[in-house]
Amino acid sequence: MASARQDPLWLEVTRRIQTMMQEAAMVPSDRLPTETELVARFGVNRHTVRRAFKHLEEKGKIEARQGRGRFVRMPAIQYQIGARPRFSNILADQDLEPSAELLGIGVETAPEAIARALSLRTGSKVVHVERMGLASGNPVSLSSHYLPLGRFPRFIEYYERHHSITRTLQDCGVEDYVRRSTRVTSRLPTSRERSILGVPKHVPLIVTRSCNVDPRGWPIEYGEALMASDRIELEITSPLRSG
Amino acid sequence: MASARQDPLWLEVTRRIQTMMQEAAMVPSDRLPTETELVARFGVNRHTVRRAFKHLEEKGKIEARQGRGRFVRMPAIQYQIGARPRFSNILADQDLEPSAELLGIGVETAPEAIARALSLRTGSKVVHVERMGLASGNPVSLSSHYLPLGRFPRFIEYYERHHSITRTLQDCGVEDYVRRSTRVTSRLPTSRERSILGVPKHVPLIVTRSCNVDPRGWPIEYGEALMASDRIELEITSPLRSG
DNA sequence: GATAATTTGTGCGTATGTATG
DNA sequence: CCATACATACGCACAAATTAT
Repeated sequence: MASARQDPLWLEVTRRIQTMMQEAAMVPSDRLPTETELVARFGVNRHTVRRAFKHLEEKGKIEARQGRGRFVRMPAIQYQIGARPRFSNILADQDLEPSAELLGIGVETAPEAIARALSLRTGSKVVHVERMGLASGNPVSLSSHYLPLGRFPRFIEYYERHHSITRTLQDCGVEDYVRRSTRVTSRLPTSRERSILGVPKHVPLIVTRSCNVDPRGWPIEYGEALMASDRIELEITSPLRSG
Repeated sequence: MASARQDPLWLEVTRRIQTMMQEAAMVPSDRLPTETELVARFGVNRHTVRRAFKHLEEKGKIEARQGRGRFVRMPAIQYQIGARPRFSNILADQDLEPSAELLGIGVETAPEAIARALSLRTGSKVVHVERMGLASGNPVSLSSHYLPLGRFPRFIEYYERHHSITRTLQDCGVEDYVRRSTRVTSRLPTSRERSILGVPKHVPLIVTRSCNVDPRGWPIEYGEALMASDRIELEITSPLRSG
């Protein structure tokens, strides 16, 4: 679980700054606290704070302007839509500590749309996992995952051991899986979603629906993720290819 | 009967059904009019209506259930985020008639964020094109495009001839360009955006910001597009590649 | 529970226009 | 010019699923 070696202090400060940005719900162009203020708040040397800021600047998250201060450039989190959907890795790349809280797990009859996405017959049973994704302790996403019970009859049992979909699938014999297609839409949150994600009424959710397939191209997971649009944005980088 | 021999009648009916779905602002799970109703409304044979429906079903837009009716499966339009951002082609693939209305064109000093995205010095001049995108006559997107004036000094002059960014760029010597990165977020519309796009107050806009580069990798256009989330959804298909 | 009305699914028949050789 | 093949368009009848009465 915890790494044997301690993380450097400046990285810890980086995380605390990001957590602060999330908790204050800061949006692009908002002004960040000054160096000296954070020195006092975190009880570290000015160089340590500067190193943390520099790191955030290089990642494109903030922007420094001499004499004026530092300003938010991007939402706290960029969710990279790549071939491999790994919540933990995406957040770890941004020096955020990923975690997930299980909200519910059980077997259901697949709704028609989900049966179709997974190439199942109508009425087939699926495992439904609902989770809350957190970045450094702050809720950022609410996701539902559906997997064919027929193919993974012991999924729930294994999941309780790992608390990770990727590792549970490995136990079920799926070494790798990739995102096949993702559809993105948006809507306002329900009251339940607002209380779980802690978002104001007028902040829309970004909704992604994606289908993941195993190396042979078989659909093994259908997922729907809700993300607060004031804290997270999607990022799609096209692979370069000649036409 | 007046029937354009250009396109078969059933395709014309397909377009009219889609236009109807847009104008009625239909969302997934809404029920469509019956065959017999559309036979009366469009004045065509039942087989012709059925063929149009079948076509929409094969494209995944609607779903038929015997004895119950046909139901909307997806928002009227899927905007495919691929390597080449070509509004016209994306809509034409869905049997929608693309068009664009110019809202404004002129030279501005680039805002800092845009100068950075285009790798320009602060204070550089850019051409700003604002357009409304239409699908079969219905507004679906509102987009702002920024291009470096230094590289395309005669852009405005050429644009007035073509009314197409792709063709104008070709006249400027750019034969091809690809999308490098796209960021997706969401927010509620301003009153101006609502009046242009004709969306209700509570329907969020999907906001995409993308940077397009020429074949040598130079940024040539930065674009921001707003889309009504009840009419359009983004679709991202990952290119298959082995790991 | 039984029946009728509605709606989609399927099959067959007829006629016309267009491209091909 | 003709024969053939194919797509388009319309008309009619009945089967199957669902819903309302």
